[in-house]
Amino acid sequence: MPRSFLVKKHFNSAKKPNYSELDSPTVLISPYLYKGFPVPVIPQPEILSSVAYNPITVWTTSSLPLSPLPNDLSPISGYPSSLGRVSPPPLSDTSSKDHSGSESPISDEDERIHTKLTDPHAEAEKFQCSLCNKSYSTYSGLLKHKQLHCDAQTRKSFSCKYCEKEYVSLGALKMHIRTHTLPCVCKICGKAFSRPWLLQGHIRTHTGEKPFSCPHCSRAFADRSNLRAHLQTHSDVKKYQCKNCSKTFSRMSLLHKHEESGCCVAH
DNA sequence: CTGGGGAAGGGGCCC
DNA sequence: GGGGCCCCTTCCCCA
Repeated sequence: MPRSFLVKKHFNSAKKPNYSELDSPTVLISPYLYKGFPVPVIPQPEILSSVAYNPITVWTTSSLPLSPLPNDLSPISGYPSSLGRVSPPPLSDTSSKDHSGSESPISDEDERIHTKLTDPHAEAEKFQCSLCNKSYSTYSGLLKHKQLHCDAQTRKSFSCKYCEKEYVSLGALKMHIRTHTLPCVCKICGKAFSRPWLLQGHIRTHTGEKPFSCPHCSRAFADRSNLRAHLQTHSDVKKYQCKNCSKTFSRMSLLHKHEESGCCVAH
């Protein structure tokens, strides 16, 4: 994921963009949350189990999926779900939900069309798109067509007024706009964040709270992802592998560094 | 130079 | 629809 869009830090107010016209209210976290506690008790993740970082599959840059990595394609067997995330539903379920919100991508009209047509000539292709009249022999074929073409062309597009990004849902756009408005402000240092939980993570840098402990050494981390990266250092076979020299790395960035240093071009 | 830690970002999913 | 949480990724810094 490119970081070109990452929100700049605005410690210097002179450099801070003028978001005063924005309508999102600023959220100020009470200082009681900083020192008064109770700091929310974050249950120790199941990562503490010995299977948490058992490396099995190794990614190379050529085999890496585009981000984000789906849970079911996790390079480490049993790894993500062991970190407390519920396993995702089967792909057949997500395909119809992820791209069209909670509504079914097939309208009532489509449902009628889906019923078996009486015309014997239409027997072979009985699923017809209500938008372009293109016919498909299978329901999944029609579904795929609608998601990739017709629906994408006809559904509303929500554009960000601060940048050129577009979203298919208003909710996604609103979430994105927060990255411009930065409504969550740290009362200690004044740094602003797009979401409350980002601020909470930032507050840990002030409090020193590190709820994520490594089961194999004494280290603890404030961020779960950093613990996950750390766990790789305990593994003999790292998660990311150079496709040329087979050397493995604990982080993709290290693999990229390695490749950019000339290993891959030398062969 | 390399590897690792710290911090922070966005999008997606679930409730 | 919004909040909370998760995962992945990236950048910076340091040993």
